[in-house]
Amino acid sequence: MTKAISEKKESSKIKRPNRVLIKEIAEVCGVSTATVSRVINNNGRFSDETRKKVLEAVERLGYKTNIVAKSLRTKKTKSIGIVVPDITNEFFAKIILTIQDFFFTKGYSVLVCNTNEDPGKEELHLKDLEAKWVDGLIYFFCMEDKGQIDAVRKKIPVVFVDRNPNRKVAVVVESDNYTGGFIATEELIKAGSRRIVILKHVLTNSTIVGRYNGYRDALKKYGIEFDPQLALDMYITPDAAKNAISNLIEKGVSFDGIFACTDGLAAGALLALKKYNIKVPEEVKLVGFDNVSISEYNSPSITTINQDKKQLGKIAAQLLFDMINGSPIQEKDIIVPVELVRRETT
Amino acid sequence: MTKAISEKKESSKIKRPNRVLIKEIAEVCGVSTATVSRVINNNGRFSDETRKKVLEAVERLGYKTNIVAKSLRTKKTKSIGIVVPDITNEFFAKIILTIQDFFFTKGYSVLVCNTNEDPGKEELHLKDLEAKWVDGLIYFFCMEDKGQIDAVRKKIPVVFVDRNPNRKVAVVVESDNYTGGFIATEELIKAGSRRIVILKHVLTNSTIVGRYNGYRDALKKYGIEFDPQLALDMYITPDAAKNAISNLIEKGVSFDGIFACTDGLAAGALLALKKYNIKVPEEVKLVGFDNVSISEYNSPSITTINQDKKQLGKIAAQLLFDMINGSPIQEKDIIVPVELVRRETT
DNA sequence: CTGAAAGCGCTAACAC
DNA sequence: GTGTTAGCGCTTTCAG
Repeated sequence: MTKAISEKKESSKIKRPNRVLIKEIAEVCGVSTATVSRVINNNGRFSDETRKKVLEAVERLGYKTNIVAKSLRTKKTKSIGIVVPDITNEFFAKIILTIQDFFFTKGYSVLVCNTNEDPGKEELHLKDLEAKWVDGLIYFFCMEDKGQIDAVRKKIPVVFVDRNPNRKVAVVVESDNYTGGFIATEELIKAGSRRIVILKHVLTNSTIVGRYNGYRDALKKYGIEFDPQLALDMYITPDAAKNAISNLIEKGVSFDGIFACTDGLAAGALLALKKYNIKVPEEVKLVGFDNVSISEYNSPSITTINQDKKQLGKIAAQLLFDMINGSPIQEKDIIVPVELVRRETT
Repeated sequence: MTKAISEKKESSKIKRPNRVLIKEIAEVCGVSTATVSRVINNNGRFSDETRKKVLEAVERLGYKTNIVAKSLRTKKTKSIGIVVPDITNEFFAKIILTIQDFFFTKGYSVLVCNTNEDPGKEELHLKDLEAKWVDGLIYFFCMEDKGQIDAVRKKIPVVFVDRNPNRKVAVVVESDNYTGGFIATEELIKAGSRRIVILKHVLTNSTIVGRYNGYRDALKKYGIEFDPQLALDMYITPDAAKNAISNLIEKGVSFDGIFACTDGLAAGALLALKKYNIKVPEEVKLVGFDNVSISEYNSPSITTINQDKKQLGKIAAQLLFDMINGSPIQEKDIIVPVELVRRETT
């Protein structure tokens, strides 16, 4: 009777199973737990015979090391955190994928934290990752720095990706946004544009500032005066871009080129242009930024600035890995080159 | 001298800081560690006075619970795993985002594992997540089931999302793929198509099978004979779809409608149609699936079947959360409705 | 209401 | 080469 009841209980609720412990396999092999630990971690000395014996038992009993216990002891969790504004943005997703793959091959797992550009969430995620003892942090910086960054950096190795927190001492990997903005604008100018709109994020992070400065300098180089009317700030959704461009048209502001700081923005702009039957690239030329699929598979396909997502991710991952494994931390600012991808809008 | 050297060492390498421990705040407050633990977890009895005292010290000294130690004791890690084929696919990313947000509010973190549809990787990730003691698992099932699924399910609560592993006993949340395939095809038929191509994934998971069956049944309903020539299998990249459609055109196979099992595939098909100057929707009509941005911001914008990403994620998260917190596990198959989003390609 | 003490599962000195 | 032992930092009986 009693047995039946307890069985029922068991089956109605998942229980952490009684996993096999290091102690048990030690008993089976007639050695100490220390020895077992040594062969499992291939750390220290042991005879070939014991190695075989232990490994066999591990296999046979299906032993799996309890990483939580191990972490408590070693102070390493074999996991890293990624703090990112928007995981559904293909640009971020691609970088995360590369980082994930890299660390997977090294035996690490990845905690992904989406901030949605919300400083409050960002800070909470940071705290949480710290409490969870991640070994390192990939940080798509977003909020204003009020000192929390240093607080984290002192405890955990961190690599900033994409966005530069503009601190003297930090390891950062970013695209050459300035050059990107410059060549995007230059492409428009060379294609004949003179009145060039720039569509940019209201949030002024380092990437936007870089692209904007490139735009300004390219105008200057070709002796084109900057018109503040043509600098449009918005949240980076295609719809926002569509509205902004529609507005401009309605107001009768003339323009013959658009530099969108994001491919999504470019796609939105295209929609507005189409709505007003403005021919692209004949009447208005357009260049985006990022080179994500929306620019490639659109119609017309959108000329854009390629960011090397793989490279960004790979470098950041390698850097963080090295830091985790004791390579001395020193300020570093890796700039990854960008390139123009010419398509049908210029 | 010695001091200077040791200082140098410290600064050149990040060290896990001596965080403040429960023991220290116990000493400061003149109570035992047990009591501190009780007030921190608001668990058990303690006087109002001690509560204030402890909380104040926690705040002042900046105490943070060491989750690793806590996990070892409680056997809960407050983290869940997500196993997913491709994080850069907007459809998956949106679902993950919702799940992440949900669990964030509950104090959980999320381990994201990308399998790239590779069964080997998938299995390794599964093992890793088990070793890391995740409290639960969201599983976009991909590999062939050879029994590993049950192995995991016995140890960890798991919710299957999007793809149905077709097991009797499982908790799964999926879109109504059959109806989606049906209404997509019906939309094409009602718009005048008779020779309807279907573009689908070579991998025959439950979502593809459902959509395909819907397609077949819609044809049947309207008395249209199925032509195997028009059923095209491929990997789900836009380029593959472009090639497949181009091929069909080159071979002179006639068709006047395309049901693409994915918006990405639809975008690729559009490219091929454009290349051969085939007018959409006049000569060929097109319907996609998923309703991700590539269909919305394309030109022409693509008619598609909306999958309710938010709902899928929300239901899955809630279900898993309930399971983690002891609600009895019982087979369940939640079908989330889909709907037609009519745009410019039909 | 509070304290003492055991112990989660593992690793790493330190002995031998 | 191997065993003994002392924790990692926390929660949770069990006493009082």
